[in-house]
Amino acid sequence: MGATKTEIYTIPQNSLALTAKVLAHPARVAILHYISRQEGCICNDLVNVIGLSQPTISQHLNEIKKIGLLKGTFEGKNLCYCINKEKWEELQGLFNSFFNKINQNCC
Amino acid sequence: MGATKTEIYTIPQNSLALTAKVLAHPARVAILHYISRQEGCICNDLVNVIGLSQPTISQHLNEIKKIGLLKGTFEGKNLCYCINKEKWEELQGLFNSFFNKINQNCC
DNA sequence: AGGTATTATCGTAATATTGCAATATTACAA
DNA sequence: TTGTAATATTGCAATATTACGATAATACCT
Repeated sequence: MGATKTEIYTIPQNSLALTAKVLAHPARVAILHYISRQEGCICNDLVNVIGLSQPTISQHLNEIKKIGLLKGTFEGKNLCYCINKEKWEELQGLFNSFFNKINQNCC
Repeated sequence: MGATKTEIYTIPQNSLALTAKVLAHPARVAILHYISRQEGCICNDLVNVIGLSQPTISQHLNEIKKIGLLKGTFEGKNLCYCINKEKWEELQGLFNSFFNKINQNCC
């Protein structure tokens, strides 16, 4: 009991859910929102921008990275992140195609 | 410790996260997927379609209802659900506008 | 090599989510 | 009103998530 029964769903259903899970925390929304508005990569100011501790930010970044939404690169001594635009657009498409299939012949 | 610090984020950030949270479980994706493909309202076949117990389905439906994504109406003795199309489109817009603001001048 | 700044990992406590059995509620039919 | 079918609620166990202090690792600089 207690654990999600992933085996009873289709691959696309699980995959949309996993993606949504990343957006299901306001810290990760805030992080993505912030990064996506920057002109270039962002380096180490996230902890100041969001109001969470450094380990917590690191954990959230890791969740976002796991689904391939970030490109990271070393620049000097700092790890710098920016959005992986291809993945970003792929996810947008995923959500869009989910929202697009709807019938409305009732109520 | 352990609880999301909602107070440090903006209203739109929290609201996108709350919406994403509903889509962050494959059962709810499957339920929405199924309902949205039906010709009319669906009545009481969800438990057979998805492989979960009746109380669990009921709980998931409740999560979906909470964000206004379902319209429910009594028809005979059965409670019937269908998608609230206005809300559905509103959420699609929410995700789209989130995905649309992105700069990409690096990497 | 030693110092500093930045990010990652570990360990752990608090909280949230998931799932179901048991039970209650609701609406209708006979 | 009694029975039946469908949905909701309660209570609880299992698991997952969130957050942070402490600590480790990494890369640079002097």
